[in-house]
Amino acid sequence: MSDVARKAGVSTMTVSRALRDGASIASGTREKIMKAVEQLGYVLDQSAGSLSSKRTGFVAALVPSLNNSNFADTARGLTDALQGSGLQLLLGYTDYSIEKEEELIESMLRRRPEAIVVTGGKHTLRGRKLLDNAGVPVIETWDLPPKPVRHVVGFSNAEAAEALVKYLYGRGYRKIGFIGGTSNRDTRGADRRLGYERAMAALGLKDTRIISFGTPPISMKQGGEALARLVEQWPDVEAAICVSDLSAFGALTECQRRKWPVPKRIAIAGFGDFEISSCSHPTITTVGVNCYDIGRQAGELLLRAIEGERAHKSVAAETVMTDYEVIAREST
Amino acid sequence: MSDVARKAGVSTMTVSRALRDGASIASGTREKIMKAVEQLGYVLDQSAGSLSSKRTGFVAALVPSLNNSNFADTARGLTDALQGSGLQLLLGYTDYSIEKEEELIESMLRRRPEAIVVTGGKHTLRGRKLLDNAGVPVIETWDLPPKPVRHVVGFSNAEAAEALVKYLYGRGYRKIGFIGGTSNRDTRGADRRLGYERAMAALGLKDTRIISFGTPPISMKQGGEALARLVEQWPDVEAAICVSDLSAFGALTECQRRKWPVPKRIAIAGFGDFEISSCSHPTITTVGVNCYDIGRQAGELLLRAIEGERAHKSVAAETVMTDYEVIAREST
DNA sequence: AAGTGATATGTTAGCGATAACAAAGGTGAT
DNA sequence: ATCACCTTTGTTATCGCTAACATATCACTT
Repeated sequence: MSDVARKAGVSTMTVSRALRDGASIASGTREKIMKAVEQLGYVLDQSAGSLSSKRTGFVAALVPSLNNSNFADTARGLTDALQGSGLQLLLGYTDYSIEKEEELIESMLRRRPEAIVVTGGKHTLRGRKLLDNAGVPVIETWDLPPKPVRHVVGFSNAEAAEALVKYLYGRGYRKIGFIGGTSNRDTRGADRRLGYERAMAALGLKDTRIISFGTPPISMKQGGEALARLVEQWPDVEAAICVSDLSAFGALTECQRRKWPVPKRIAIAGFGDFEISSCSHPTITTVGVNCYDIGRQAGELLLRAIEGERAHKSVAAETVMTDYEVIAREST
Repeated sequence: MSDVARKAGVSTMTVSRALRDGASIASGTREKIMKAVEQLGYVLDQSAGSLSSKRTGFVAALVPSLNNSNFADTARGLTDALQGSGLQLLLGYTDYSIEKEEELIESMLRRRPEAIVVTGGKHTLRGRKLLDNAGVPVIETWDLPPKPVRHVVGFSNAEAAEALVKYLYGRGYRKIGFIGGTSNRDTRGADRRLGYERAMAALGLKDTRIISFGTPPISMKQGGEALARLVEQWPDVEAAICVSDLSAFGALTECQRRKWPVPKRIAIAGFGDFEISSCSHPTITTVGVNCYDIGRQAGELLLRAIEGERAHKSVAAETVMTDYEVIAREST
């Protein structure tokens, strides 16, 4: 920066002002400086800047997976909300593991984000502690944790799954099965299974039919294999709820391979309203979740919280509930 | 850090040493320090550390889209290669726009990454200049640019598309169409179209049948609509090559809606070997690209380059060609 | 002409860590 | 007992920037 200052014949402070906006600077001086910057190929060193200004200009967001349009939509909502705020989004992916999440929380915190957004409300003990002491706004998303760290933007996965069961019940299905992964690693998936069980009980359907197969998040292929097991174990099953649309699609194609008409032989429903569900043939019944909105709302909440902290106001913990809805399609 | 030092009864330098590895420190002292760190909930400030040590400990990677399993695989390959090196991957997504890429290059460079990985070889003028002067290793991936910035890990999208055309020719198809997006925004998509045209010419098939529809990357739904246009404009078309598997799947379901047997009435091929192509019914012929390997190789190359620069050795520009292969399936 | 206020620029002192060197303490050989 | 050498810890001086305050300049008022 002092090279630029020398070249432009000003002090480094003036260069610093010229390179950020909002500072009062003569337009001639700014031009001189910009020319020098251009010629020298100078790029501001933000780590030094943040050290001095105590503002790093970024927000950390941890999502389970990159390759999932649901979380990608949430990330997009976040990005859009942050647009124009001068904050950048830094993504980390946890691969559905809370241990990996803990690592990421720590490495993000080391870089001093101005806020941190995590997916879900279940963390390792140390991860939870890190979040509690983060000293910046924390937002948990995609869930309604019983004891949130602070802010929440999400919905109840269990309730959403219940709604789906009730919809199937309304369509006359009684022998309803559930297909999901083998562990509780995907906590939202586990909540959906819980919702399935609760709804079945509430409707007086005693016989649950649950297939746990594959490490979450389960793939299309695994969805197909899980369906095969489901009908093998309970040949009378009338409908299958899958933990996500991807596995639902796999289940659907397994039926097609067997030349079983869907929904006549067996109905299939998914979760998440991925594009594939509205595009497949037949189209797949699913639960639409307002993924983009989760990100958007989290972003706006986070801006309010940062603003509040900067003004040394106390910011009340907020919980924003987002919508979901059963989207009835051809597969049921 | 001085709070921790005071609590542990040592100097800040000793704390600094205890929190990084490789430094010689008495085990008793380390324990005392760790206890103090724990009690105070202290987290190292990396921006201060990097300012001092001139090592930021991260690598920037820019990919077009989060929600694309191909790039997600590349990101995974990169992450795996970086495992244990002490470097973290910071992802940015360009949304298939080189203008957005330019912005991201600059904001990444401000944070002083130790290397930068970009997707594709086409950049804005200023983006290119920023990369040329980055002062850290630059790797372009997923492409073989005619004038690379420095290192390259990729394959020729045009050649891969040519191979697919030749495969279809071998299967007896002559009236082969191509479905892609409307602009050259997705440069890899544009290269694939170019390859299609070249192969058609080389095989003496004068009549190309190209449908450009939708903003890249085109979706499943758009793939379906594009197929409708293709068969409307050229009812005699025998096979459709789609710019990606997603649009190929959309095209396939459009056929299913019309009750057209695939490949009997029309053959369909995609690009990228997404999971859906091996799972759909019928399965879809595609070009398998070694996505994970691109990331992995880029990561390894980047570690070599960083190592070289640190030792002040000159590092020769490397080009690593990755594999691709036509995967014949039921849809052709 | 002196005073007032707005605008533009410079000066100084850190931000929180680490590099580089210095010093203290302990070990074993002679 | 002395010396050389290794391990462990401390001291000092930055890293590159910006906050906060100080100063200079100019236009305009009274």
